[in-house]
Amino acid sequence: MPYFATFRFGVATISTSNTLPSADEQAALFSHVREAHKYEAIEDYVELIDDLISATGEARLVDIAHRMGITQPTASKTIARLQREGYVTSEPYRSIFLTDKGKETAQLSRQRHEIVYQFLLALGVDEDIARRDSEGMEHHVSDETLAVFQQFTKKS
Amino acid sequence: MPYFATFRFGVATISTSNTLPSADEQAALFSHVREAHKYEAIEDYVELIDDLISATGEARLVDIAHRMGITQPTASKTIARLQREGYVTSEPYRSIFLTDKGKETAQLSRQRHEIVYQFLLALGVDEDIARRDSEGMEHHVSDETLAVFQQFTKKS
DNA sequence: CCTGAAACTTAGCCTGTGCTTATTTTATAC
DNA sequence: GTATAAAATAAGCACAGGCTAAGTTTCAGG
Repeated sequence: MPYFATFRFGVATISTSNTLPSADEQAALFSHVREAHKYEAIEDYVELIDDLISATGEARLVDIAHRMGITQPTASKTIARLQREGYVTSEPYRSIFLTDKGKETAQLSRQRHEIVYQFLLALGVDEDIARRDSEGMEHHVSDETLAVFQQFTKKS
Repeated sequence: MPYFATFRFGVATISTSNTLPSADEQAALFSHVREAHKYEAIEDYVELIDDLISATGEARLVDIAHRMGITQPTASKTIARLQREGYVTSEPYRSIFLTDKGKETAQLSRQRHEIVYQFLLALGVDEDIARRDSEGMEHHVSDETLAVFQQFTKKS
């Protein structure tokens, strides 16, 4: 994003670096994105589990795996982590349930997702594209930007 | 995102699931996001390396690590991968250079980044927030949506 | 009610990306 | 020109999240 140029005249170096953020600021940016990454899987899983329970009455591993496009063992491992971290409960060989924490996360996540999706539609993006982009974007939109999105959607 | 309700009347199950995507469609969505994830690190690194070379004349590991907010060994490992995959070159204990492929990726990445950032500003998002959100969002905005963003920015 | 298929788990592998600690190389300052 | 500081590398650990192959449990149909 930054634009600048550097010229060397003998010993002197004159730099027109106008927008290069300070190292610490930039580091904070990247750290923030990495932090957000940690919650992506959690949010995607609980949102899906919530949908499955609403739609079919239960969240089975086989359906989670299929809808996530991964194998059952992989899904199983992540579900185990979600359980460790208090988002879901499940007995061996039984289907999966959301804890209160899980339900809350699912609801917040769905709201964000929906706001981003509706915003893209309001902007004029195709349904299919909006569905795809919102899936990736939702995790990186701050509350502030989300509010702006919502405002825009309402006005259009 | 989907909203629906399920009612059971004796044997029959009547579902109002109106927006639950098919399992395969949904799997494709998630696979797509996972695919995008693979390139995030690459894009962030080459964009940063390009900036550092422009700003300071060279891209040193210590500066990359510092600006990414990670330790040198971690940066070193990722740089090794970028080298393996043909984005950068470097001799042991020397600074890092972009290959043509790396330069191209950096340029495209910077363009996307800039478009998303300017779009958020045009929408009325604060500079700081726009800087933060665009860092995470840029990797998940399709070309189609990017075009819509650009159009919007131009018109405002 | 029992057998075969479906669902789930376990074990073990790989890669990416983070860390610390220790070593080696390069650069700098005197 | 050499000692010391800075930079880079190496080795080793952890965890997330992908996979396959193999074993166990549950479920459903005849």
